[in-house]
Amino acid sequence: MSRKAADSDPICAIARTLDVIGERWSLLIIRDAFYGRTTFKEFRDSLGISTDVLTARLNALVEQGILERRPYRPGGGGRGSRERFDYHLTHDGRQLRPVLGALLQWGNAHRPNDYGPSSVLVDTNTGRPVHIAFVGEDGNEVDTAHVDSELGPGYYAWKAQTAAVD
Amino acid sequence: MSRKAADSDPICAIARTLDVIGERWSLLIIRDAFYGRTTFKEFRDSLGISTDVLTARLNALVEQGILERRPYRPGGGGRGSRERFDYHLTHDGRQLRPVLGALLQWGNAHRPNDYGPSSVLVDTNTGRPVHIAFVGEDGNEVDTAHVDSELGPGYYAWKAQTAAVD
DNA sequence: AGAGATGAGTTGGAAAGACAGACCCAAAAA
DNA sequence: TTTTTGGGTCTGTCTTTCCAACTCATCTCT
Repeated sequence: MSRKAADSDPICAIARTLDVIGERWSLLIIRDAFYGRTTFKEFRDSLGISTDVLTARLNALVEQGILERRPYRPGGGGRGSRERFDYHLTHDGRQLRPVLGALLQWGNAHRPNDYGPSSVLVDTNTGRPVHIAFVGEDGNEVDTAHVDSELGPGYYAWKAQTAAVD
Repeated sequence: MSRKAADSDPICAIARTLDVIGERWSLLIIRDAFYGRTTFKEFRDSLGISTDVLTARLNALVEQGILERRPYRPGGGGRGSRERFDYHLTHDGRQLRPVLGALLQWGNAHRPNDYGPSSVLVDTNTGRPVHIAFVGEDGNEVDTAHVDSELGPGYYAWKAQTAAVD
């Protein structure tokens, strides 16, 4: 993104997140990274993205701390072999899983394909399916229809700050 | 989006969702709609988006069934007053709340601003805060680190189908 | 009644981003 | 030795975005 929203919206966490992952291919690259793909070739083959754009996106995600670029030696790595890189999710990147989960769930529910869900999320401890939901302080699920936004402390702090400038 | 991903990826629900809401301003418009904004002017003033793009985005979201365009009469609606429209979330649109919630939560956690969270999500029944999480069949929260993707039935059905074509 | 102001756009031109495909270089495989 | 593979860069075209100016019908103020 990196439009002016970044400074006109320092206050909105959604806008800040979109500045990191809102570009056209970013979320699909991150999805692939969750599926275990790591190399340039794997991303290109999977996405059919043009190589210049892929280069740009990978570099941007590395810069943003979502992916980590790691050297590796293909084929076991002889002594003088050329350095190659692959891309792995960082901690911040792995925390995007709920974003992907929410997108997946909405797509399966509201834009189904003819075959049924092609990927499901499971609890690795039990092997049983999981879903994305709002959860209250007591740990109980809250129906999405009963969730609403309220202004938080940061809004009032920011408002007091900027009002002082006027 | 509306690149070829739509047909190369009929199989991926995330790609299908991004075809609906992946354009540059779409999610911020939807965020504003959740905040209660409805008119062209409210969106423009809030986002600072250029008007031609706003027109295009609103029309696209209406076409996708995320927003509904409703006529209203300004100033109470005299007899021959010009028709005006505003935009409201549809049912499908309202179901995007978890997507926004996940983006909000990631931004607050990993890209904090100097003031603290400027908006918080609450249960309208209790007024208490809620958060986004993965939940198992038993209704208990599952740690994101213990969630993984598996291929679903749709993947195998699709694969059998396309293998038959070869 | 006339002079702005307002809401919801349309139009035109410049800049940025995406796309497709050709090309490149080093190492590994045949 | 030739070919293939991985990871790109470079070009040229096409699409999207951005910015600013303009429109047009109503509403408001004087």
